[in-house]
Amino acid sequence: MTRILCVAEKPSIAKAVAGHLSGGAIRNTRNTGNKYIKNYDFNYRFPPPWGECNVTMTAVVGHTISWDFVDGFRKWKDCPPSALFDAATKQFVSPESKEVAANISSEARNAQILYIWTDCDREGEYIGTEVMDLARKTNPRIEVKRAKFSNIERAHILHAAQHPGDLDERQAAAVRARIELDLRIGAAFTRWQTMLLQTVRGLDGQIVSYGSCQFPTLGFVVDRYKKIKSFVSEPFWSIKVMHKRDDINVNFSWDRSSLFDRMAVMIMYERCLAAKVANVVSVVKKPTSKWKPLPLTTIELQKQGSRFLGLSSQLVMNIAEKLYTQGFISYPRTETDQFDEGMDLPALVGKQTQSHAWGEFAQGLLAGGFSKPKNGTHNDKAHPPIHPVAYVAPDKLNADEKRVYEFVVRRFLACCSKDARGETTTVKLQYGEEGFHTSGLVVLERNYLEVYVYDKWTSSQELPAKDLPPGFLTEPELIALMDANGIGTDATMAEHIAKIIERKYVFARPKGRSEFSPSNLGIALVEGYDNIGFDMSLSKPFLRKEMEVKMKKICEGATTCRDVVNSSVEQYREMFVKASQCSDVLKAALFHPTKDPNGPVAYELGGKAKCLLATAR
DNA sequence: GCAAGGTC
Repeated sequence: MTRILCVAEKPSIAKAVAGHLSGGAIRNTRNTGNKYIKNYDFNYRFPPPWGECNVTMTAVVGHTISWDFVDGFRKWKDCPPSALFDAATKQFVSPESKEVAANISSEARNAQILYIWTDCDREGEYIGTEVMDLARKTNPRIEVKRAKFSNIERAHILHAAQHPGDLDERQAAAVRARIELDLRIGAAFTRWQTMLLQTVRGLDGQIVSYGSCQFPTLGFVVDRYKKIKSFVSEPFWSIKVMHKRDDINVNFSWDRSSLFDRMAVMIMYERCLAAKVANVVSVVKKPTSKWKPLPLTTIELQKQGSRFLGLSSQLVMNIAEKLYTQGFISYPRTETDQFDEGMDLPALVGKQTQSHAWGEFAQGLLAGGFSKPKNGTHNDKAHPPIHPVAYVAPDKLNADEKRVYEFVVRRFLACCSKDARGETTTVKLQYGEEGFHTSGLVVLERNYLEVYVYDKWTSSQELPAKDLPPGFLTEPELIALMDANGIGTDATMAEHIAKIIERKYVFARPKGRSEFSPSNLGIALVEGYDNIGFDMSLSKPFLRKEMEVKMKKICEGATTCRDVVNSSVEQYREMFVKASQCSDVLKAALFHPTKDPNGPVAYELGGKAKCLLATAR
């Protein structure tokens, strides 16, 4: 009987696929040297010419192979940093992955066919080549096939098993180019910067790293700082009308909002007062609704975790990962904001009915309140939106875990309920020659708001329309900027943010939701490189975008890994040479007699609106 | 002592 070795990217996929292919008849489950990985033995009938096969299904745990420079370039004093652009590199099984690699090599020894079941994305294609190389160490002639699948639904998995494809060498080559370039450029600039700035007061021994993701992330924070700093406040004037009835103060906003000319506003104000009475011109009532949220993606979880739970995106992800491995929530790394048609959502709602906090709401959904979740526009075809898969009693979780789990559950229940409904009333006033307006909201049906306690729905407070400085960059804003500019992946964005805090480039302002302000060091690095005058600054997202474009070209066959690496190395080598020639610029940006490089930068915030108050009768 | 990516 033909022996086939199947390998997935992670243990959870191996388990699910083995379950489907074996039809529940797994002959043997064997432990491996890695505590997360099991080998599942069973029989399965593959298409001809293989037929009935003796199958072993196993997994790796992401990447198994590490990259580094060869001896003579690895230590910082071995060579000048510029030598890293051409230094030979080596690939090896990382010490943490020894057991994983050994399992693949030994299981491949007696197999005729290696069937790769890694995720169907670029990174998965590359990980597939890692697995192939490991298998060929013990079995050079093993035939390699690849399963094409985008979810782990039973029929879909069986179809993938019946239609073997091939590894996409181009996608793997694109990833290989990215790995090599990130290593060479990151290591060269990091060593150079660190050694250059080591002499600057207050930076002894501190690493000053450069990376294609961490630098643009820093750039976003510094960008906001500059917008705040360059903001010039100018006093402006407005008229506010207030009417008190039944002990409720109603504020009316001026139709002109505000003007910079104090004298003109004074005259208009006097005219209002002269008119003595303000007349109601119109009262318009309009039904309105507040939409329930979309199904939860990783990026949304990180943004809202920071906004509502006061937890850093990295902590939220670590907790979500733990809740996932314990089987409480679904896979937390997903771009998908659409639930699959086939999913039994009421069954998942049913698991939450035993909760003291939201059980009653869940019961209400099952008793007629259920409404199909809205579909977003993203689908990674690999994972469903994040949702609870089991009920967990609160005493099984610590305080932070409880909050993240609660958020995932409440978000899910909100998705399965109805939009909130209400009615707005807009009142227009004529006061002399000036017009004023206000609007109020009456919530008629709270629906999803009952369970999604993070959303508030009140009449929107009208703010002065202009002349307010921007605030600090918040973590949700930073994540949104990274997402929009392709900096990092949903799984790594939180790490890049944590990295620039660790490097003391930025500070997280601890109170409430996290906001970021740059340090003097962070500003100096961005300004220093900006002043050197590159075509594309290292602190901007364009270089990373360019890398993405080149990777796509490799995938299309328009260029090769080697050509991309060579041309990009030349591009960065030129920037490196220029930076070395201008090292004084970088040092000057950092060296300031009164500024602590690791200290926070001082902000000066702009002025406030001034109001004249008139009272309506 | 360095990057970014995968996953636990």
